[in-house]
Amino acid sequence: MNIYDISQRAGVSIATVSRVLNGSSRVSESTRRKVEQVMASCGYTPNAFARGLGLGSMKTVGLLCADFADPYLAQAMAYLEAFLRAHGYDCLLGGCGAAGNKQGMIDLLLNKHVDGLVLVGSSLVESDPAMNQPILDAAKRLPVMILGAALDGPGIYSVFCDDRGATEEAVTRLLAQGCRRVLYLYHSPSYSGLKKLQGYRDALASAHVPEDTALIRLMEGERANPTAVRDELLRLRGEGLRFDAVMTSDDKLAQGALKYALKAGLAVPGELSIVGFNDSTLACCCEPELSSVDNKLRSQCVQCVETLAAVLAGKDAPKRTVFSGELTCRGTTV
Amino acid sequence: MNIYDISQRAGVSIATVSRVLNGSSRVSESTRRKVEQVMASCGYTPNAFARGLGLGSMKTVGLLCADFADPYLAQAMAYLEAFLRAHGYDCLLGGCGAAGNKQGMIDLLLNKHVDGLVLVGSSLVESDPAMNQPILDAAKRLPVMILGAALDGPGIYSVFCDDRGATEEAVTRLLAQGCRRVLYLYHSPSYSGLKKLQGYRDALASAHVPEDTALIRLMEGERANPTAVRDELLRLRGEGLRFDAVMTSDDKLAQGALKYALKAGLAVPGELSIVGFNDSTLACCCEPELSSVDNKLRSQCVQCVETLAAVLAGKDAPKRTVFSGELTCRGTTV
DNA sequence: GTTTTCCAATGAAAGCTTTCATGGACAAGG
DNA sequence: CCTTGTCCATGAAAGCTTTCATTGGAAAAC
Repeated sequence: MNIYDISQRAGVSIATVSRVLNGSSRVSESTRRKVEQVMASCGYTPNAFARGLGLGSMKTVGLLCADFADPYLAQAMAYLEAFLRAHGYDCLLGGCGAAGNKQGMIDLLLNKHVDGLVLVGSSLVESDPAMNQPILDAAKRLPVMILGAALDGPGIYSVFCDDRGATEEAVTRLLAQGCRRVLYLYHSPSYSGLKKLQGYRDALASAHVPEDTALIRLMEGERANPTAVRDELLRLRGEGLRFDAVMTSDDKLAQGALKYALKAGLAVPGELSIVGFNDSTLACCCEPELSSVDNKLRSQCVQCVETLAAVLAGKDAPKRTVFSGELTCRGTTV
Repeated sequence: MNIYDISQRAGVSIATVSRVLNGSSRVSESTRRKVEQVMASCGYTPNAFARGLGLGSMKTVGLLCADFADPYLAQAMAYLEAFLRAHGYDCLLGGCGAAGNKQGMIDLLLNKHVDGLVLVGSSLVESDPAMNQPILDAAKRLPVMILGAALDGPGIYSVFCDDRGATEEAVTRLLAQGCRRVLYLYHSPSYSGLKKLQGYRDALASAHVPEDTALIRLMEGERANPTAVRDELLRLRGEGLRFDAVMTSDDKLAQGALKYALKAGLAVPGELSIVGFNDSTLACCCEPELSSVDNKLRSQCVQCVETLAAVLAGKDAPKRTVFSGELTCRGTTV
């Protein structure tokens, strides 16, 4: 059952059927109705491959996610999928193994002839510029959106949160409420990971609180899991490290800090204040609920899809869109 | 740069180039090498659409997920994507709005001519058989895998956990350790939701503990969120309902129960035992960590992909594969 | 009544690969 | 030296849609 069959049964040419299919204008109302009727009665669906061949596009966008199992990134994927679908695009999944084979994933998506690429998760953008070459190469062939980090180059569009500013604001808040020794936990030395760290430092500097490098801890990979974080903090405490607040780059780390407090019998926020980042669904899973920096994920996703759709439609679009994070205070800060 | 260009430069016919591309046998080693060399030097990539048109397949599988934002299902998606890729298949995303427009999603995927469909999440299979018609229709055209629930029909293959048995085992355990009033919280009256409920009842019956319908609570949609669960339990307690254990159909509900215990100042597991389901990453986010039923998600996903690959290769495959759940005891049970 | 204009419909080519049926060359066997 | 068989390579068709350039016809203008 192809377009020839339909054209025959409807008594028109295949070109006319095609125009009905594509909603093109030059078709009389009566012809259109007749063709549509025949298509419906035959249960005809146009062949997607032939269509792709003719149009050079199957209206599909490739999604690369740093880590699917991360609830925050999964939420981002859900938003993106929904918004892209609303714009008529389907989503092809690129792998999760960001570090391992980013190049391979991008190649795969390129070979599938997707119309555009969305990179989800700041850790897909390395702080070392040379490592980002695969992205730059991909952007030569199709538009690339970066969600959650910034990268400049032709064909690359970034949508992200002012991580530095948001972290500075949150830490300033902790200092203002009397905390003096703020432990900083971060899970990735990526582009945005370093931005956040900068925000932490800026806040200390503004408040004239001396920086103690012992209070800055990178908890990467497995070590970012709540239980691992809890145990690490218990260990640090055993070694005599003192701190009255914990600022984190991710809610998972904050959960670990909360586990530590519960285990150690510390009152939260009385003896220990904790601030998470991303304001993901995790934040409300704890008791007390996490204060966390809301980085406007939904708005970022909306903007990301809008920008991509604009670019694909040949319109102008902003190369960078920045959102401001905002601290949502719940039960782990005063 | 198409197959003609390559054939010319390599001094062979396009058919030969195609056979090199597809790893077909009838090509002499020297010719193969020459063609590959030319392809590499030209940076040639075959057109995916034309290929799909010729082969009638683009080696793509459609993934439909009940709820992307659920960490457990997101983990399943991550596994599936990785395993499918290892088998040479790409993944096309179907929407998350399971209840709303399952039919639409399936249609969309069918129109994209995917090779198979994987339905992720038990709530995609309704307990009312009539509601599953869209799935049965889809299965007439391509193989459909159901992950996490069972559905019978031509072209449908199910991989799932014995939810009833696992729940029965967990509740029996709670009863054995002395609990007498076990609150049962479930989040979906779907196929597997009801199976689990049956397991709860069977355990009570076996132990000759009378059933109290006030102890069986459906917490659907928004009401399944941890905070909502906590508040609901506080309310029930205020109304005088007593219970010494909480069995749940999902870790999120168990987290809510734990929040309730922490808020109400109840000792866990001393005064209240709690058991989650799925043994997702959430289980270890709490303090104490959740005891939870491990339903072997990874194995399920492996099997799911194996079965689908077998079916697509024209081989025989089991219509149903059942895994046994297993209670992982952590900090919320004795 | 004739010419112009415009719109709807058409034919044919383009887009790129896969694969079947066919052809040719070469080696081995008679 | 001829025949047979094998193996590799080739030409051409099939797969289905989109779209450009063109034609046909009807309505409007003169």
